[in-house]
Amino acid sequence: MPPPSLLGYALLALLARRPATGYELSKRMRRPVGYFWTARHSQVYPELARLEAGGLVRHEVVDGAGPRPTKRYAATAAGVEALRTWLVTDMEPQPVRDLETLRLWSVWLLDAESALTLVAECRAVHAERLADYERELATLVDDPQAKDPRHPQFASRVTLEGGVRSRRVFVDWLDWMATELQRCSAAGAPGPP
Amino acid sequence: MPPPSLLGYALLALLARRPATGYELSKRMRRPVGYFWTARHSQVYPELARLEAGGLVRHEVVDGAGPRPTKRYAATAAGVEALRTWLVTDMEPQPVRDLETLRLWSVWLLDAESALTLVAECRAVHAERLADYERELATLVDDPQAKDPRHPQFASRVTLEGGVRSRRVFVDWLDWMATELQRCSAAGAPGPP
DNA sequence: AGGCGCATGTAAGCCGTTACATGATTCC
DNA sequence: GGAATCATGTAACGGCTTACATGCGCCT
Repeated sequence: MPPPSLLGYALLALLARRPATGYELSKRMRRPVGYFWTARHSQVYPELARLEAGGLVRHEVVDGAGPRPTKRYAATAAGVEALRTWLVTDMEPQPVRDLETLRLWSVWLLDAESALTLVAECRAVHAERLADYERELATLVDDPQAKDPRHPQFASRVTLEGGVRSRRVFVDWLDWMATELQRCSAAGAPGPP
Repeated sequence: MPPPSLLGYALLALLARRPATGYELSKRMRRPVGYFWTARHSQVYPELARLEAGGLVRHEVVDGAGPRPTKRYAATAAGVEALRTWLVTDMEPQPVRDLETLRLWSVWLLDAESALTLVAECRAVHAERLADYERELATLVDDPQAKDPRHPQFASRVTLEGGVRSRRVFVDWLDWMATELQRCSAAGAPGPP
């Protein structure tokens, strides 16, 4: 029996907090887990079956709405333990894939106007996410459970705080880039002839 | 002929700056492009063939060291234009995959000591990257070309600046998390009985 | 003599996305 | 009546990683 995939650990992380159906897990993989990890339902259902085969989750049939029986999954003690073990094993840094930066790395190919448009578009993407995170974080700051390091809400709060901080920096950075583009354009060549 | 994949645009971005062999492109996909996009050589060679079939790059044989002929690739005018067009088409936000945050989201499962170890490990990863970026950025700040928005070095400088800023925030965030863990532990339950 | 860097490619397999498929209930 | 939500699954395909394969020149 091979160890769970990264997706498997993501699902265990959700189920360690509370039991859920595959459908609910798929929804939470969009939000709030989607803030740092994503998966579609077509990935979730087979992975749940694999986790169950490994004894890390277990299901009971609860029969709700739908053509097939509805299954409510829960993490087993072995599942929570596997997750705990994974948390403390050291891992090498993951490859980064940042499409916005990839585009901005070629900003030198664009005229002043298009460049500013590209920067503004990237800013809008990050600003929207920032607003999401801030709204979500606001629901947690008053929660006394979010102050207990052994309560899931604590982890939710601190990871959200990280999301807010990093998105804020991206927005600031893109604002800085816009002024830098204008400052350097003014100093150098006066645009296309 | 389908439009290039994201990898195709990454390679075009490299070749728009200067011609290179597949091997050199693979190296640059580790560093400095690897700061925001990655690819192995086994992905690079077939993609170059596809780009060439689409008329976006072209190669000449230069014969260096190796069992097969060495090919030096360059972007064609059509290739640069395809890249330019892609830069200004709007795209939906990409899914995020952040393994460190995924792990930290389950930090509530750990005892105080293991939690601090996990946070410290994540901090070390980001701190190492930050040092890389800062070293690279230092080589650019004195370059007068990096002040010209139409010069590739300008784009290198501003994207690196973004990398430095975001990594710095991650390190600060993880330091904050460590103090938060200790502050909240002290206020609440006094650890395992 | 062995290992590393240069240099290019192919093959197997995993992971993830998109699309297909089914069917109940609730809201407009 | 039609769309959206609930709910679960399969199939085809593409992207990416890992491993296999080859072979020269340089350094120790």
